[in-house]
Amino acid sequence: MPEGHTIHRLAREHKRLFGGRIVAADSPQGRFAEGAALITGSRLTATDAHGKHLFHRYSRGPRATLGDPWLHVHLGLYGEFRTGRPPAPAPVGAVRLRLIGERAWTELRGPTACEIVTAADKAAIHARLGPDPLRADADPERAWKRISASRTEIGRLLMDQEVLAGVGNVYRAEVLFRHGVDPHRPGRDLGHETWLAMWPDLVALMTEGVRTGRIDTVHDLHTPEAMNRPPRVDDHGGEVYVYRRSAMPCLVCETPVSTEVVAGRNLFWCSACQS
DNA sequence: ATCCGATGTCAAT
DNA sequence: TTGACCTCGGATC
Repeated sequence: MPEGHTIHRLAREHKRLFGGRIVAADSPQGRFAEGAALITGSRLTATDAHGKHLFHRYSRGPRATLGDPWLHVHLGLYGEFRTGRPPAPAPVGAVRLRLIGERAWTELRGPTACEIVTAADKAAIHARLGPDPLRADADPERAWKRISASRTEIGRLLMDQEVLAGVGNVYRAEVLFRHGVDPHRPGRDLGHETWLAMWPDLVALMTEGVRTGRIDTVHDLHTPEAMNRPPRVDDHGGEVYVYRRSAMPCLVCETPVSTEVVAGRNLFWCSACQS
């Protein structure tokens, strides 16, 4: 599930369902028992997301204070929240954290990080993350400074959360395809014009992802191959050009889609469309 | 029943 | 660059 859009969607959903209310928390699996005990009986007074990091602020008193603890969650590769309306079912499987409010419950399993941090810890996390296309405070030029100074291939740079926060393996492949960029091109050769087109494209794609909960990058494609093919929806739920389509015909030119591990993940691209 | 991969990251080598 | 870690579900035997 988790690229940046998933996390921002969760921040929004958790605020809507639990915000301003007192919650009960526990850790059926046991690995977050202390944190859950700290949260229980307090009020969710803020949610925040930066890249793939999710935060909840919990306050005890009538108003929030600087000393309030923050819950920090990183879903990693397969962490997941499952959410529903009361009554909460008996937990099944390894539920790290369960939150129960008046209007909703949610269960967290499989996260890479689920911890209580201070406001200073949270600030340190923000400080090491690059600009997030989904945050209003994002400065795309900060990312451009890193990209344009680097000999590293753009397919790696886009996955580096210190360069750009929130892009993962699907958005990486898709945004490079949409801008005709070979993933192996060094950052310094990307071109400012290209970056100035890629950034707003990421903003638009990821904003749509927050709204829909999926990644769709193919919107209006009218090639014969595209018109004739049955609608193809990847397991992740969205419609894409190249992600996980290795050896299948490119939707634009029908060249078989290439694949290679870059930055430890399977990268997909069209060697004809992307140069 | 078992293997393997998955929208991720970190530490160790 | 590799392995470890977190957990589940789908493919394979």
